[in-house]
Amino acid sequence: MPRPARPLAASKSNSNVRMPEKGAPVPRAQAVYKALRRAIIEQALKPGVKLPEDAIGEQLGVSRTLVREAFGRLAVEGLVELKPNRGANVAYPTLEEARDVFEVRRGLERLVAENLAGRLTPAQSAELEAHVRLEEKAHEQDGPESIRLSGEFHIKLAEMTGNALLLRYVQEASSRCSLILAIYGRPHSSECAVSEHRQLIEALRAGDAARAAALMDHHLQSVVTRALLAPRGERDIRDVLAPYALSEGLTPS
Amino acid sequence: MPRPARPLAASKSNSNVRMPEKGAPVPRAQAVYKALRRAIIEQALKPGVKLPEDAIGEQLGVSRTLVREAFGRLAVEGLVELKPNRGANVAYPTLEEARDVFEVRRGLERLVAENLAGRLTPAQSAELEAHVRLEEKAHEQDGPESIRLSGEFHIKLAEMTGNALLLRYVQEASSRCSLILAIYGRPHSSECAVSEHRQLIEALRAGDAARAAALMDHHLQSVVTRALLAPRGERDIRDVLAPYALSEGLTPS
DNA sequence: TCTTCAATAATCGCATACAATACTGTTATT
DNA sequence: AATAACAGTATTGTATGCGATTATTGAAGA
Repeated sequence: MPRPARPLAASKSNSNVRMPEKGAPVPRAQAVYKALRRAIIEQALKPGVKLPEDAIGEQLGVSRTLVREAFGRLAVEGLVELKPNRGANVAYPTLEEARDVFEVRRGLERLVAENLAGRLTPAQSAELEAHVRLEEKAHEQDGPESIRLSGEFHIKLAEMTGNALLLRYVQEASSRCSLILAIYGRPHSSECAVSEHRQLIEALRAGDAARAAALMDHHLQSVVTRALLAPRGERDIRDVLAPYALSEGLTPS
Repeated sequence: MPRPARPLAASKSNSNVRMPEKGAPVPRAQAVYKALRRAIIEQALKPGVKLPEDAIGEQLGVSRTLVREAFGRLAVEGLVELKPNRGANVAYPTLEEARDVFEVRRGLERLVAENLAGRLTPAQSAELEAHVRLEEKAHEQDGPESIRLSGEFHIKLAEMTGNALLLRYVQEASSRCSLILAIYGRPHSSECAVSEHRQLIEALRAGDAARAAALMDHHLQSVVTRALLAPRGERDIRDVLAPYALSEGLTPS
């Protein structure tokens, strides 16, 4: 008995922090949090980069207090690493953590697929197809647009489930994937094959939950193998320098 | 007149913050966060309860700064609701949010089951069975122990996957389930049927991933129907009093 | 008696100030 | 020359203070 897909209550931007009613001033802590979040996801702040409180506060025009608050939240989401008395860095997931993220993401998105199968409204269906057409167009020019659109497709699907928590988790996993691909990804691999998106939509519309889930599973699996690469760099100065030390006959403790 | 401090969180001394081993200076912000988290999960702080920064800081022996920081993080995890200029409350999930949480949890734990199928070491297998025996024993006396143990079984499984993110999400979902059951749950339903746990272990050991996943799915499904109930109480004074008002012929706006 | 509204009290949002800790460059010791 | 000890500086951890916002109370008007 297919319920109709539930519309999601107005986009609360993220999390349970309610936006103030219209006209009310937005808490600046929230603004700082969002700014940093975007900067990290868009890789303006690269993985591993040091995040000094006062420098960032100054740049954003707020005090350290708010920056710290933002750090705390970002740490919960895994975008920032907090080390006691040593400040914050943009997270630098290990290859192992990367695999964990992808595995969880697969599980979550399979849930999305199952949830959506047979419940897409015509409007939603149309929206997805329009999106895929955009992807196709962007794919030809092979810019960074292509990558962004690929990601948005998955977010769109999660939104359509009407399950706010599921959406949050998918977004979170997706954010972390951005970090991961920035570290371990091939330079210009388009993450998603557009044709796979098309097939998926088809299965969803046909109401074939099992097939949709399998397609999603396979799709994300292939993203990993297409995009993931052997590690390019190391996070810790020690690890970076170890080979140099050895080649010069030095002995790191 | 200062509001009387209510029995808030346990004193910091019994919060299992890393103890002064090796002179590790654990930020007290972390301690506050954990204390509040536990207090909420253990329902010392009930859903919907107001969380004034001052009172809590005083009770915990820290300033409002640290309390605010903790609130921010708890809000990301969905345990606290933050309303701009109006402070924080313990989250009070709606019935719809509750369903969302359970759905996501099912998806996550299915992943756990699939991941673990055929991979349990003998030691892990034994540990799980020992745990189930504990559950059985507790079940006879039907205390609150029973509920705690049921939850821990699921956490243990998630731990065994070795996937840190998966563990975190399962824990988070689990925390929120505590809130949900505090609101909508039957008074003394033992959440999990012990026999279902046994079957699950069996399937995992046999390496039957599909069966394990299906069992987990079914298991959690039945938890919902066993434990979930129509709403018992309302969070807002207005809603609590509405029926009284009506019965007295008063007309709340 | 029921509303409207102003005064007051309580609480939050944020910056700043001070204390504690870690980093860096220099000097002393072997 | 290498290591150890130290001091100065930079950065983080936490408390406190002040203006802003919201809740509450009480009184005046209808």
